[in-house]
Amino acid sequence: MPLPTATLAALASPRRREILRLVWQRECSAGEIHAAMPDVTFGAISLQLKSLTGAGLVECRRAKQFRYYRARRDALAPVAAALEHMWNDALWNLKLAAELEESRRGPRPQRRRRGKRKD
Amino acid sequence: MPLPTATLAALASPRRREILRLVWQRECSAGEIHAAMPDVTFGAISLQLKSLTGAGLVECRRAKQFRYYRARRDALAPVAAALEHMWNDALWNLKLAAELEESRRGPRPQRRRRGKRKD
DNA sequence: CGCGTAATTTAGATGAAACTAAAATACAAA
DNA sequence: TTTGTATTTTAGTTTCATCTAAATTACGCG
Repeated sequence: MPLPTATLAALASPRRREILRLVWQRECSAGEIHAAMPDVTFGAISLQLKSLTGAGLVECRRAKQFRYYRARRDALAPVAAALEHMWNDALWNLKLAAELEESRRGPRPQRRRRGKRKD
Repeated sequence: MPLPTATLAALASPRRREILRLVWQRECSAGEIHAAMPDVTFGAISLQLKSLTGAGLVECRRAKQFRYYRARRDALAPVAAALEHMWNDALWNLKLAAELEESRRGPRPQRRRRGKRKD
């Protein structure tokens, strides 16, 4: 499972993480979210909510004239899984490297390209 | 353990992830990395390597006239752990609040205020 | 030293992201 | 229907990231 670009890009913004924090435990209307961030306009919040929704990190429920947003926590699972897979792979490689160093006498298989690359 | 903005931003770029993948298992010189990505110039690769190094995701070793880069795989552990903890950690709010406050006081606090909003 | 290779850095162009103000849309109630 | 509230969307601006091309630094070797 590759790292999902859209999710990472959405998470890379502190502003969007702040919104995600607000709707993490319980749903909030767009107005409530904006009320918690008075330093930007309502329109800016709406655009960020659109971005977060597009990335699949939040979902929206309509009731009356309100729109209630809440985090889709399960959307973080692929990212966490991919990162952990890389991390586990790192541990595996470190152990393998130690084992190889202990008994290094055979030719190394992956070290082909050494000489000229372009002409 | 806040979500590190720099690391997420570095990971959010497919180009940088491709570089990271190349230097994940074994170190590569900057020239080798560029040879694997012929669609951009050497300078662009060097800038991305600088970005990755600044985010702590790769490290550099100098030998002769070469610079060998390799992934700092342990740098992914904090991100994976932070994402993992977001599921059930009720204290995430406090952590993110501290992170945002620091970010607002940091070297790049916020945009220049141009227009005035309604009062 | 001077030359060639490896890589970084600079300056400038381009496009995307994020914001604002204002207009547009959606819906409830009078 | 009209009015008011809630929210989105549009148009324009600013900021930021990324790229190219060229200049520059660093280093090894004759």
